[in-house]
Amino acid sequence: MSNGNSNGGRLEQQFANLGISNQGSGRPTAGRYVPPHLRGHPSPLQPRRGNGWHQRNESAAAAVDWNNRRTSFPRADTWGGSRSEMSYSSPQRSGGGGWNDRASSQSDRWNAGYRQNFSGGRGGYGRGSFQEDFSNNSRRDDGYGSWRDGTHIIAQRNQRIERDLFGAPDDPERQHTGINFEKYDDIPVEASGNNVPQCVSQFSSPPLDTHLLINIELAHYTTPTPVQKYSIPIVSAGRDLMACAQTGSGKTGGFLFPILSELFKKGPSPPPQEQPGYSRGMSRSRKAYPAGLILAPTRELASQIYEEARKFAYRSWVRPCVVYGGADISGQLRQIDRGCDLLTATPGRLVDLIERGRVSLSQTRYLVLDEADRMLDMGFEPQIRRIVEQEDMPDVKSRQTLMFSATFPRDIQILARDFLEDYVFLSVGRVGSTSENITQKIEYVEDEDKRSVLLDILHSQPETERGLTLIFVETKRMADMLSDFLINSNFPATSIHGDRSQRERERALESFRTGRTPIMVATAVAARGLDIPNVTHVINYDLPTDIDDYVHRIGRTGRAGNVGISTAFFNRGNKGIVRELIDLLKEANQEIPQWLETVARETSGFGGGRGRGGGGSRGRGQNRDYRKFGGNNNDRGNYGGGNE
DNA sequence: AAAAAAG
Repeated sequence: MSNGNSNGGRLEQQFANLGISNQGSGRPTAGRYVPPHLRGHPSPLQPRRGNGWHQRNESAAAAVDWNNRRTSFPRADTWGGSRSEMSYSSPQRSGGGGWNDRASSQSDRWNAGYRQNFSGGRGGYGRGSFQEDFSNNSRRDDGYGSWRDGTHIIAQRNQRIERDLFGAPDDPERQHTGINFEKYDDIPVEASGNNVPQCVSQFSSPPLDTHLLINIELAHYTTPTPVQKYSIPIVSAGRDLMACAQTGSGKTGGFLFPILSELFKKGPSPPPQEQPGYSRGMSRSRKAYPAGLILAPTRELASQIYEEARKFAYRSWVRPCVVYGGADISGQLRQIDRGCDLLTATPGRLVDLIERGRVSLSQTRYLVLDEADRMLDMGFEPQIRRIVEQEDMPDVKSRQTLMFSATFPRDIQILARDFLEDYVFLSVGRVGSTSENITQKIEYVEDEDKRSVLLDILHSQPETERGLTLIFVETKRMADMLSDFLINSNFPATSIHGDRSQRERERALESFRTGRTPIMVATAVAARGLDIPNVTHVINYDLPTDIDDYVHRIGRTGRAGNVGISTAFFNRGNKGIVRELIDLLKEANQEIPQWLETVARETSGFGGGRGRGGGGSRGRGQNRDYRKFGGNNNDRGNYGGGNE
């Protein structure tokens, strides 16, 4: 998520994952589903054989998860497993080149660069405590250090792990540093609250821990993004934070950097002496006491945050961990047993683990809600309340709570007060709207014309530009139908939605990311937070009913200062958001079609009371600190500290 | 009305 410099690392990780699966760790993997974060860890990189898709299909037949059982729409009857990936890829391959070029040459470059790097400079930072740490211990070198007698013991560097986490230094795919980066300085930032800490302008040792700086450098992050410039001192000062930042602006780093830095400096808190869970005998099942907890609304986003956390926790005592549903729980339990200091989770699976007595939140000093407005809306709020208020998590005064999102409706801000204490509100980017990096087009298309218009658009896209196109629809059923349609029209498409198995979801996402299927049809599951480099076009085949969803969706493109295009199909069925859509387009300096204004005039007056927040305070008041702008709310005293 | 998230 952060600057976009991270792209290379993730790509590399994916290539590692694509290798033959049963090598390296010695674990038998026969057809068993292994979630991405447990895959390919110690295994040395193997050059990819072929294009990889047939290996995948060998194991594709298995694993119908509960999502599939629940569905009233049995995909299995119409087409099985990953046929979508198969059906186009044969013709493409026979044509030579196709979608796989990039991937294979990429992995070669990576190998070359890697060797070069380590034969040359062996720049031993850190204290290299490999012996003390691991030699008396059967634990293998997993890249983590320890905390002993009040001292942070940094683990020795490890080439294999660095390659896995950060990729090769001269890999062009990761040299995003500086692309449109200076533009960040022009982005207005508004901070409000009591005694807002002064922002920082670079990554430097006070306030950040020196070891974190080393990892930041390894990841080739050079300058903090605006949200990071503020979140770092705010979190370091022990304050709570509600951060509203444009998508792709480095929010993940915004919370990972200061939290990891503080954890590096302060060390773990001693686990409670007496453990009730201990009564189960001498079994290996320990209870985990994460010092930090990050909650996210989708599994893929949780996985993505975890991958970032791994980079910045490298060689430190902090062991990141991730748990989410739809994946084998025993693997996650094993991972927790190996250490769980910074836990990223989706709510359901976390509750499950708490009920099993395997996770306790009693030592959790940092709580992050990513995509916080989503996490506090009707679907998630009860689960969040349960985790935060009804388990053993320290109360709001004894922990720090950080919330991040690109959108923060006023009523959600009010709800969020329950979880925050004297927080700083941060608003980054064009207030209340999307960035100008994205060119937004609205086209009037009746439902029955959508398919042919979509084909026109796809045909007109220059094939030489290997950009990715992400198409949003409203229903899972439509996602299936549309991706089938595209495949039958000879477009390399895949789809992602909640009724596909987790393995299918991950395969689809990877296939999209690597460009093998540069078209992906998605439901809301892919709308938020996912950082997919090189998405050049987002198409809202169906517009959402909530304007915030639209903001998040188009935010999948134009990330990290790059530009992107968004096209939306609008018809009378979407008039519910026409007013807010026009406001949004205005704020982002976009062209507004005449007919759209006409629809707005026709619509005004009737049915306008729809949506949260009721009468009109939404839209304009959106994404600003409601304590300052929310109207007759003076109960919090005077907030002035607006810095620019 | 739909999507997401536990099994």
